[in-house]
Amino acid sequence: MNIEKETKERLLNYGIKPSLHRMAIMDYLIKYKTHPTVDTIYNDLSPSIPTLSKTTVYNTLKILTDQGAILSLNIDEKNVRYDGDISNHGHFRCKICDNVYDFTPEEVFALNIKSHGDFQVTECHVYYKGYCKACNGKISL
Amino acid sequence: MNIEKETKERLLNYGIKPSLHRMAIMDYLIKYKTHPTVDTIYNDLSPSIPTLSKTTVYNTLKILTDQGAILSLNIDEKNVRYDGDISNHGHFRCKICDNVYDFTPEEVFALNIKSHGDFQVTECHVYYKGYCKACNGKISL
DNA sequence: CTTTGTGCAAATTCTTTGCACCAAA
DNA sequence: TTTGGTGCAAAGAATTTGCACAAAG
Repeated sequence: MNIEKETKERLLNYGIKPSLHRMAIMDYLIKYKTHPTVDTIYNDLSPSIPTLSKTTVYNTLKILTDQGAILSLNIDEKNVRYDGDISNHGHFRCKICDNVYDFTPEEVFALNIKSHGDFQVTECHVYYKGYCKACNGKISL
Repeated sequence: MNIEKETKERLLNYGIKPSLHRMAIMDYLIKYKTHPTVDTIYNDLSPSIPTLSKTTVYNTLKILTDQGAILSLNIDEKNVRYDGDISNHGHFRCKICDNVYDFTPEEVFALNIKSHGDFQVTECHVYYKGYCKACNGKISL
C-alpha cells in the first residue's frame, strides 16, 4: 500500500502520531469514499496488514474522530460509518443496498423530501450537535 | 393515565391495533416531547403499568416506527431516541446534558454551523434515506 | 377456538475495557 | 528507561429472538 503524503499530513495536522496502522486506516478513509464500517475497514486492511487487530481499528477510529480528523456517521442504525471527507456535505443511505452517497451542500439545499436525481428520498434527518446554553455556561466557568 | 383521543386515532390511522400498552406508549410520546430512549419510556411507564415489560416497549416502538406513526432518531450514539412528532423538523443534541431539542424547518434553514440562539453548534449532520436508482428499479419490477 | 399481544430468558451483536507485551524515542 | 501503540480476551450494553402463556374477539 502506498501511503499518500496527504495522509500523514492529516494525522500530524490533527495532533495524532502517525504510526503505520494509523496511517493505513487514515489512508483507507481518504482513498475509499464508501463510508465504511469498522468491520469493512478491518476486513479490507487485515490481509495486507496481518498484525492489525480490530481493537486497533476501534482505537484508531476513536482517536481520529475525537481529534476531528475524520467524521463518524450515524446514518446506519446498525453500524457506525466513517468518512475521511470532513468537508461540509450531506449523506444519503439506500435502505435496500445500504450504500451511502455524498451530497454537496448545494444539493442538500436543493433536496426536498421527494426525490433528487437518482435517489428517491423517503426520510430526512437533520441533526445538530453542540452545547446548550445551560451546559455551555458550565464550560465557561 | 388519561389516554387522549388523538393517541388512539394515531394508532388506528397507521393501521396499529390499539392495545392498552401500545396506547400508553403512543400517548407518552405524544405528551412528552423529550425524545426519550427505550429505557426512559420503560422506566417512566412501568410504575403505573406494572405488567409492562421492556420487550413490549421494544416491540411496540418497532411497530410504531415501521408503520410511520413515530420517528426514531439516531442523533445519540448510545441509544435510539423516539419522537412522537412526525412533522418535518430538525434536532439538536447537547453533547453534555444529552437533551434533544427541536428546530422548526425555518430554524434549520437559518441555522449555520456556528450558533443559533441558545445553542452553540459544533456539528451538523444531514441524513437522507430512501432508495437509490438501482434498488428502486428492483422494487418496481 | 384462533389470532396476536405479551413477557421471560437466552442469544446476538457491537463496542469498550483491562492488562500485558512490544516498539520507538 | 519511559512513553505510548498494540492485541487478546473478557466484559458490557443495547437490542433481537424463541418460545410459551395469556388475552381478546
